Amino acid sequence: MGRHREFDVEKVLDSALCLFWRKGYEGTSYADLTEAAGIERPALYSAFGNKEALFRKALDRYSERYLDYLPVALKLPTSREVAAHILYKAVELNTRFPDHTGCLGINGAMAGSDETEPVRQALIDFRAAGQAEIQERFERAKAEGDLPETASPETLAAFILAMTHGMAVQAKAGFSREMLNAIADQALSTWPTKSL
Amino acid sequence: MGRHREFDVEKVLDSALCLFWRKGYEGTSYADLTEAAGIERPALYSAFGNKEALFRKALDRYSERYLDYLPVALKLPTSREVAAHILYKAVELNTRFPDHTGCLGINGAMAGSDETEPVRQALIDFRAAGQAEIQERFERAKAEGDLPETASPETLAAFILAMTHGMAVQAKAGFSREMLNAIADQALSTWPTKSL
DNA sequence: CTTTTTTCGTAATGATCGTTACGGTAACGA
DNA sequence: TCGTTACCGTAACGATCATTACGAAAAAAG
Repeated sequence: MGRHREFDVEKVLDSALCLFWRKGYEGTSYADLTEAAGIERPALYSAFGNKEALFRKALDRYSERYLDYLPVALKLPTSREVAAHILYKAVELNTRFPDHTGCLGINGAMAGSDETEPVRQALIDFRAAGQAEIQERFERAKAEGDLPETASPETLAAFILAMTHGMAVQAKAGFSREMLNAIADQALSTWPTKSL
Repeated sequence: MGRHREFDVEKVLDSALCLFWRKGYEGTSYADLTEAAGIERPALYSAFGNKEALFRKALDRYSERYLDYLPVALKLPTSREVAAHILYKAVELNTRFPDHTGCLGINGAMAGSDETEPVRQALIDFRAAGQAEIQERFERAKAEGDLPETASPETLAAFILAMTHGMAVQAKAGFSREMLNAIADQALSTWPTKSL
């Protein structure tokens, strides 16, 4: 019962996501958020809670809507295909939107005041979870003989994500998709193969 | 003539550098700066100008004091040694100080409010200048026959810096020096060589 | 229609942001 | 010693920060 919401919650969350993506957590103000969403401050609070809760919901949405290539990658048959899919899809995502390039997981909060520490830690955990999934996939690849015995799944997973992070930094700096793809090519050229 | 300064300008600049390194430009307040430096606000303004000018001076100092391994690397005889020196020294720097890990060029301002845009752009230019130096060195290597004709100096330079940026992100997330060195190993594992 | 419940916008909260008058103080030149 | 010059800390500036009372408005329930 009671009055209905007059705005689309998902649309508002999308507008917040775009802002956090472009300006980061600390750099995005409620003035920005309300202007982009077209609603007033209290409506944001009642719908999402405070700023940190809103950011976490935006991060969830980011994961679902834009990082859906990760579960797809993990199902590919070889570790090399997994790595390639992640790298090239990351490049595509980092350069898809000219007004918010790079990656929310990086832009969101690399460094900030002490009050933003929980958000920074949330992004660290978020990235670590992704890395763990990739590492497990590479452990399976090793067990299946797809990766040599000398390969370290942990190192390879960290290497792949280091590449995506580095390219996210460069995408935010304005690097072209072509250049980033060439960088991804170079990264993949180091991929270990099972010696016959 | 007139009264002398009662504080050491370089020490104060160092304390500011450490703060910017850890909290970034936007995340560092004058309350932080004055507390760390042990001087009052107007003293900071009279000695360095406003916050942006102070950050730029801190960035200069960072370059001189901590990025001195770059000119050293560029003088090494082979492109592979250049790349290896940059990667391993970057890892060392990113993990040298437990209370401000990572890289000022990354932590300083990945994303932020519109007012911080000049600082963000300054860091982009700063990183681009370093990449250009490395690219020139690799072009020389190609001319000398140290790199194959198929190699792209631009791509290789961008790749090396993407690696350092990605590892800086991971260092800020708490990665160990050993893990980062293993990642650097992987990056170097297929450095292009002149086919004989 | 009346009551209840929820959302709405207005407008304010205290805190903190970067920046700066201003008066007191110390060291130089004359 | 006196006047000039520059630095010092105190204390404030207006602006913006995230957050929230509060009352009007609207829709469901009775």
